[in-house]
Amino acid sequence: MTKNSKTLSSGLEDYIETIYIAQLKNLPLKGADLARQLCVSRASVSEALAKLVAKKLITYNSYETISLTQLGIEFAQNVYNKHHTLKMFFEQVLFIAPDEAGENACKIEHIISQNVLNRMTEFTEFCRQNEKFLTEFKKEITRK
Amino acid sequence: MTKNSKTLSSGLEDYIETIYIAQLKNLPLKGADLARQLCVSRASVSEALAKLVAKKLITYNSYETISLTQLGIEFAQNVYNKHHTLKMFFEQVLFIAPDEAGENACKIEHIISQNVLNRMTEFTEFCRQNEKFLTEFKKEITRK
DNA sequence: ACAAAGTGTTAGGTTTGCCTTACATTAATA
DNA sequence: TATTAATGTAAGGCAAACCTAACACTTTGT
Repeated sequence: MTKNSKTLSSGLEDYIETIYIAQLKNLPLKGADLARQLCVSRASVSEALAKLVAKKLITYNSYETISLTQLGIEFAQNVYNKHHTLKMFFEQVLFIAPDEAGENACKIEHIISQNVLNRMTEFTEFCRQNEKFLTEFKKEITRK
Repeated sequence: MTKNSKTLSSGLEDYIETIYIAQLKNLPLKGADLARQLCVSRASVSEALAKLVAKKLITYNSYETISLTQLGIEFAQNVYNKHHTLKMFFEQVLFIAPDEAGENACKIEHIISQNVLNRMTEFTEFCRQNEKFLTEFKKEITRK
């Protein structure tokens, strides 16, 4: 049974997303950095990177900076967009504090359907064009 | 290291939620029914029920109907409320079809924070009191 | 009441993702 | 440059959740 190459486990999505963000910021990223950021052991990182190499999502040789392949970038952008959509929705529509919005986004990004996500994007945008509604909602919740 | 008795794995939450729903409907539920509903083997159900008994969330003897303890009911209501909040939000605010709303709720209910959930409830309620906004949003999305 | 159907458990496996320990390799710095 | 620090990997384990196969027990239907 060959692996479905179209999907990644939540864990691998986290790895690839972290690598992507580092790459966006032009920060060289090594395995040990990943271990620190994701709070896992260097050994676990080593295993995970091997899987990502096998799936041709990253290129990596020991002691070098990890980098994403074109395919890896596509996967990463997909996850990153989900994260961003959720975070913006939580912050701008539901008025959740950035930290908590981010924490929820981190978990939900791996499981929510694309269709719901698209609708969230539309909703956030619609609210932006109709500011008064959210202003009223904010008044409502802060009054409590 | 003793287990944290305040939280359950996603899987066990699914078991207990299913048991709760059957109990609400007054439908007697056996292990084999659970296996069918959750699409797992009877053996897996047997293991899971043993864990729930150990945690004092259900009472159960072979070949009898499974039932929730008071503690189990509290856990189940908590999950069930989350599910309901999410499903209503997806359906009524984002206009997601019931099936898809339910599928997303099933997954997200296990990981979303209570605070975000509360805000969703407030938002859904607020929208209900301001129907025009959602009517406009619906127009917007169906126009595409 | 007894065979057939349904239900439950046990034993033994698999997979995934993590761990620690120990060791090897590379990089940094005194 | 010679240590020391940092990094990476391999081996061996563990725990959670699932599985199948085999067997035991209970319920149902004729």
